[in-house]
Amino acid sequence: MKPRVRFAPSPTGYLHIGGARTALFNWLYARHTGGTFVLRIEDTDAARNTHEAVDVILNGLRWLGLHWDEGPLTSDATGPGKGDRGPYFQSQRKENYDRRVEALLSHGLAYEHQGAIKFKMQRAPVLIPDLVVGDVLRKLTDREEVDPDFVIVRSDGQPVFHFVNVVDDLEMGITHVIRGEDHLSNTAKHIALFRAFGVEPPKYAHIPLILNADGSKMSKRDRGASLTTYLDEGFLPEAVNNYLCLLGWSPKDNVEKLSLAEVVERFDLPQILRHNAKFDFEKLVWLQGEYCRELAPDRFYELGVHAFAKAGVDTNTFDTNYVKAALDTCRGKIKTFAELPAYAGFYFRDEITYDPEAAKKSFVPENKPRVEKLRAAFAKLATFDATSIEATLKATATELGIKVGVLIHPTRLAVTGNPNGPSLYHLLEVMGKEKTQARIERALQTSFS
RNA sequence: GACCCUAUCGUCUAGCGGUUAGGACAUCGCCCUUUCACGGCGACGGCACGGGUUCGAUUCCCGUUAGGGUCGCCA
Repeated sequence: MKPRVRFAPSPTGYLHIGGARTALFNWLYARHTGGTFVLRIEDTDAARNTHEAVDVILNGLRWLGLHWDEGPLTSDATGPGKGDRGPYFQSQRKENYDRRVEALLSHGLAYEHQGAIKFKMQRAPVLIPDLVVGDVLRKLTDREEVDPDFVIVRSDGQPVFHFVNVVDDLEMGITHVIRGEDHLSNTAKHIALFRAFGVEPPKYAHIPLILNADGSKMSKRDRGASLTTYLDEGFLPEAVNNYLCLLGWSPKDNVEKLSLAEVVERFDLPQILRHNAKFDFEKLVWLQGEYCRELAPDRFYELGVHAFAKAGVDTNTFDTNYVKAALDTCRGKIKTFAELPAYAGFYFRDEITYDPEAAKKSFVPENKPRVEKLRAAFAKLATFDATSIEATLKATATELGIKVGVLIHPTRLAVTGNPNGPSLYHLLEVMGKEKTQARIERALQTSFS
């Protein structure tokens, strides 16, 4: 029988990066085994259950490319879904829960208590066989020694998480529960519930948690906790996926960068690590840079335009070929698209401000005649392309008996305002002779001291 | 308070009784270079502690410490 796994988030308004990894590991296992990946929305908390909150989950998974075989197609709980084990929203499954509660009640396995319904939990320790952690013998805590029974239906009629989670896993035919280790202790309750329904529980695989760099629990407001952050900061889903795979799982052969397809081939449950991992933003940025550098020109262009738009720069007012050429000089230079507006904003803005420190170094009196000479040499150029610009600049430096850098730094600063950036020869070609000369002229007039 | 999980460079990890403890990110040098980035070379840096078991422990067992998780009419 092919495995059936599920990702069962509750719509809280954001998708936690740890949740994203849980989804990823479930997806990887399904793809590795040829099984089925189910998405189920645990929206029993009506107060938080909004379309927007569900869309955050749906869009997050879609962005990562973790497509589900069964589950909702839209954020509408009563809307369409795919798969024949639905509904895939818990808010639509009340009859199932009612029926299961009745069954427990009629068998004397649950009882009413102060308006709520409690499950008769076994008093003996529960053995939890876990594919990642191994066999865990869960004993009762001191509180549970007093009363091991737990509420499965609140006095307002709402069934609680432990109960609905088990009922759904049972009825949806889930064979492997892959989830965060924060659920390990409670698995005893789930196993007891499955047995009460007369079935064997699924296999469990509790994966380690992702912690902050300082080792504390990663919660909503912590940097990088929300998947949306990566979308907003111009990360690539392939980089995020790759990095997430490396947290708690290892390809074991000193390979760091690998595609999801490669991971699908190698991934399996027993090799998942047992200890928590701290989130290393720097390493993610490194991977991001690796993927960013390899980006095809048209995708780089598309994402670049988007990044500028987000920064309030409308590149549509410029000629498409100009924008494409401009962005092309940035390929291989930046790591995240969030850097782009600062890195290459000079292409799309007339007023440029000079980096003060660089200006102090480059816009000095002895450089003025040198830059003037360069501008005069540029003036004679019939073709203003990278090759002739380079040749002219080098020839001028030779005539002046100086290193090329002495001309390059003030010129770059005059044209871009920045001490660093894309290849100078190429960016000047993109800017064009007219703008280049105007900017050099302006710097000469106003800024050399 | 009780119960559960975990412990290799700062971080992610390889290791599964005998290794000069390997790789990657980060950091620091040098090289390349029009800046930055890339790339190349090198350096720094680790088996939490204490007992066992064993001819021999990073590796197996116990304890301590530390970190994380759970014990809800939250999910």
